[in-house]
Amino acid sequence: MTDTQDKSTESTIYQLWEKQGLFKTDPDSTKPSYSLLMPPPNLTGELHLGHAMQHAIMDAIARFKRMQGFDVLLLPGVDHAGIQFEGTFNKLLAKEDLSKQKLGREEWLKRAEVFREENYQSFHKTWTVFGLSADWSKEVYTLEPKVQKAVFAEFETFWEQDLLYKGAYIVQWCPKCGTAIEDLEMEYQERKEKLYFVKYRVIAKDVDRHASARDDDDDQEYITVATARPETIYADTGIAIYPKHPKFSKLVGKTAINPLTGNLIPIFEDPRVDKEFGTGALKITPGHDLLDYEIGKEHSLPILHVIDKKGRMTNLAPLLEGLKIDEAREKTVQLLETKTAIAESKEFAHSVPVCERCKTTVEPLISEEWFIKMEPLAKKALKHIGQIKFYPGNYNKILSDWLENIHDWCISRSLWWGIRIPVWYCQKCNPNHLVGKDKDMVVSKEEPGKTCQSCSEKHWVQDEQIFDAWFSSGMWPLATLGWPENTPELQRYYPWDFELTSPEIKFLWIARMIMLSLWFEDKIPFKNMFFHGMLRDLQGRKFSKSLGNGINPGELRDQWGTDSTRMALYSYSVPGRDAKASRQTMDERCKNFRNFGTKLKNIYRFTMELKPEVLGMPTSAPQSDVIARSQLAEKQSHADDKLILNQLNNVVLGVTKNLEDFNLHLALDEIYEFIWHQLADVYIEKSKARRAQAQPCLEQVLEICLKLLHPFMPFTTEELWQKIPHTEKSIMLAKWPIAR
RNA sequence: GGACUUGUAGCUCAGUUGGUUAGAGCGUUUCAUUCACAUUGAAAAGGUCAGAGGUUCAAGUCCUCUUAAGUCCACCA
Repeated sequence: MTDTQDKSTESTIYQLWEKQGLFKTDPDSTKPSYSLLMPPPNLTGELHLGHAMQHAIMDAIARFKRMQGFDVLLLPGVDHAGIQFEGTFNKLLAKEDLSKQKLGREEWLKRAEVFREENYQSFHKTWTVFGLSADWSKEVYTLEPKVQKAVFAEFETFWEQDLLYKGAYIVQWCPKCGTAIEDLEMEYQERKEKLYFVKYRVIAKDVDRHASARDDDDDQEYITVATARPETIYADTGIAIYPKHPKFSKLVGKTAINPLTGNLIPIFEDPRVDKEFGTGALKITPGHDLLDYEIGKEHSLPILHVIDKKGRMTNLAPLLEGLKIDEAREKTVQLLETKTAIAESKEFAHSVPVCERCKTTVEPLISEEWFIKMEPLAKKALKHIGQIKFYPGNYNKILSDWLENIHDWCISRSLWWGIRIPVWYCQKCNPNHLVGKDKDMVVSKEEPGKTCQSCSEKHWVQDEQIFDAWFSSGMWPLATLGWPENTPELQRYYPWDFELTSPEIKFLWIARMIMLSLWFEDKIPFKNMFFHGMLRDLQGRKFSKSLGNGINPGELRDQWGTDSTRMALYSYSVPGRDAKASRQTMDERCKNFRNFGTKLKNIYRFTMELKPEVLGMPTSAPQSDVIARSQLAEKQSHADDKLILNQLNNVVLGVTKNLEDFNLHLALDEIYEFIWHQLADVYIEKSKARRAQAQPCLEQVLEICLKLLHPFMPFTTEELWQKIPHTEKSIMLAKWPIAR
């Protein structure tokens, strides 16, 4: 059979399943429910090998549970992926010489929607092509009204519970993305940079600055600080030394002169200054450093800004205004040198935070943002996290440790692609968009119909910012089921039985889902949480576009077929284990399972197409349940039959157990070994001598094998199922075999 | 600095609660072939299970230490 025929067979089979509604839930039945929540892929780029593995695992479990007699909900969805989508899309726009600014919010959103739709179509195709048996009628998208409604309820509840606050705080800012980001969205790059030792002149606190400004005085005192960022000196508002500094402690209470601005800045002690680093004195720049911000706050230092949100110098540095940071740094050093303020400089290595998405250096700066107080949520999560079964188990500890150490969550982003913050301000009475319970603002999804309480007029403007995408995807377990309404789906399918994801987003997503779900619905979001390993290249690096080391799952499928590709992926699906893969190792495994598929087809051919003519086609229904099988075993007295049925019985036991425990790789090993080496190599070979007698047993074993394999190889097993005597229209409707 | 994970055949990886001669796939070598299947079959070579110590009748598996690699968290003036 040629590849094209294979593919058209697969697509015919997929359509057959869909047409018969086999992916749909059966909520009115008396069956127990089993729910699986697909991690929604980001709507950027194409699906990669990791996605293919996730989908393959989810689908196998869904199919297994259906055959076991559960009413299965496998709910698919996609994520709008705020910052990532916006970055990707803006890059595309730049190629057409367009930008957000040029287009304006409305037109930009229109075009973004078109781009979204294109990505979505490509996603959907890949999904169906891999045989995913999801209930497409229940598909959810994180920007659709259903989710928006849940997110609004989420925000409103937090507001009412006094867990929300908005204000100017120091945040990690990505100048390129133009938004605040979280610690979790940053990574670090090792860089060799220069560490400058800068001298600040010290004067007595009460001495008139003018009087002390004579620089020809030899008795001048200096305090030297080490900095890698001399350009921020403009915004220095203090100098801190560690307590009881042998050299500098006598300067405490005195005043230093900022060498660039001439501002007078206090010198004081603070225990957070590292004794070992530099001179033991730290320049304090509350506007551009997290620690400095904290120290500055305690010592009531003013906050100055010398770097703006575009990563350029402000007019606080008049000579450098508008310059980028690297240029400004160079110029600042020159300026300081002319003032002989640099005592020395040396190379040193440190890691610099960059934006995980665009690799731009992150600038800590002050910005108006929204935050949630997370402590009560984390505490509640910690109380109940033990009810979730993690695969592998140590993720309970990893997540708990993080929850123990929770920080407030900055949920606002200065982007356009996402759910806009549902807060309206009276333009007239509240032009600065301040937030307070009784101020001139309203929490509302739509433009408020009522008038402002202060001015009795209607001049509402909505908050410009949107929510962090994790603020909505954190609600995924609830929003997908129609929360905040108490829907029948919510009652039936929540908590989810199974969830899986990559360990990369354990805090960003999984921890958030646990906290939010417990907070709003008082129940854990999922009973089983499966973390698959990361697929990496042979050098152990992540797959990435920039490295060009990615493996396209579609190409594997085109070459080896869907079932073979799925099987290859299962062999890498051990929970929590990273694995190294290349196109070659994937090809090797795919080839192996393609051969296995061929073996299976040949077993079918031998059994059904080349059966001895003396045997008529069986008229009775296939016997696959436990009673029929044991009857058969008794009736057939031949030792070979007994042996193979016993072996098969053990395989049924093992495969079932391993699937229950989500050990897909072990389940596969077992069934592979049985079919190839026990059934084909031994039993079938021996049966040739007594073919007619062995026929019923052969048919029986084949049928059970198809069922056992169906979760893993849905297409091949369906194709063969249709060719053997069967009562159920599809193997998807067949009952999972039960061991004696 | 803190936590976690890994080190098993040439390569990529399995090995559930400790139980005979340590497994798979690919690769390598030899032989077979009118057979359901060359997308095959039979066989072979290849491992001090990172190292050391301990517990045990018994350790790849449990404990301690050493070592190497990786991941995550915190910090990086």
